[in-house]
Amino acid sequence: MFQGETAVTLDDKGRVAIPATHREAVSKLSGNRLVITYNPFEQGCLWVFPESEWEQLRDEVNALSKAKAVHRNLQMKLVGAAAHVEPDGNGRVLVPSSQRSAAGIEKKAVLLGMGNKLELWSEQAHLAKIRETISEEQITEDMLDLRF
Amino acid sequence: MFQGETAVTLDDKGRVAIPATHREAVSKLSGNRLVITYNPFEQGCLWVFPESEWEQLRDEVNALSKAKAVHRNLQMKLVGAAAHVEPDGNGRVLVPSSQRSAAGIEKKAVLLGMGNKLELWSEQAHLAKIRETISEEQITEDMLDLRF
DNA sequence: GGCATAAGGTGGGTTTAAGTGGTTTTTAGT
DNA sequence: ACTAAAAACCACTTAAACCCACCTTATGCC
Repeated sequence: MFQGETAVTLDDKGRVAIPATHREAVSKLSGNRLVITYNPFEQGCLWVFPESEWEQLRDEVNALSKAKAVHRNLQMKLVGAAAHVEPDGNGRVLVPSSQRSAAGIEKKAVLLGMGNKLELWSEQAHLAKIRETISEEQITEDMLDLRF
Repeated sequence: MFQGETAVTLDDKGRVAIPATHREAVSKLSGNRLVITYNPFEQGCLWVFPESEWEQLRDEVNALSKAKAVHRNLQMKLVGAAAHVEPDGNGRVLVPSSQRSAAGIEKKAVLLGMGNKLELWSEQAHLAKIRETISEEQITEDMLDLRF
């Protein structure tokens, strides 16, 4: 179970260090094998899955009917983009350059623990999201019972 | 099972290197024989099948009743256009010039692993697709249960 | 509170494989 | 037979994987 926000930096080669707080979980869940894909719902954000989690999602996504454009789009962004990576001796993974540029992630980024996966945001995109507060109109039925 | 996104470049002759990540799968599935056709659903994208996969799809498509215009259209784009290619000593295949120009694929392109086939996108068309995020209105019933 | 130590993070350098460019030879089409 | 394009071959450039060393920050102990 991943949680927590960490400011990270990519070096010139596109490597990011997996924060120490997540290392144990990553090695335990998937033997250090990670999969990087696009976040199909957000700009400037990549998803980082432990391989075991990824395989389940991949199979579900592949099973969606290809008759719908939105399904094919999802398959493209998830299965089509899925890059398998493994940390080097220093706990860093290489983020593929095509994904870096498509997501606009350069030097400064933010890594979020989001339950079953990690999210890698470009610093700007992340900041923009955090700055948007939730308005009353957006509040759903399900949110009313939360123990805020 | 193909997955993953790779930025590729076509040279002046129209040759693309099959990325090393896919070479093993290609040689194992079909003895290095590939078939290139149009993607009937998307502009700026070609489909690349291992020959074994292709033969199954071809037979299914050919079996469709020719009474419907959409069937004939599909047969034209898939069976009619199918080009058989084999990588050279450096792992490169020649993309036929007619297909290159029809799909608008010039120098820079992206190769996606999409399960049973590969997709070759023009860089622009691919970027445009990735940049379109999925909005709430597009989400289907089937997508609600995915383990995102 | 200050110093020592260890762990996490960062910056390269080196090696090896992958990708790219170009030349020559063959084949096919006119 | 001649032209043009594709196949085969050869050489070079670039990027990824691996490795090592250093810097910085947090932690514990004196």
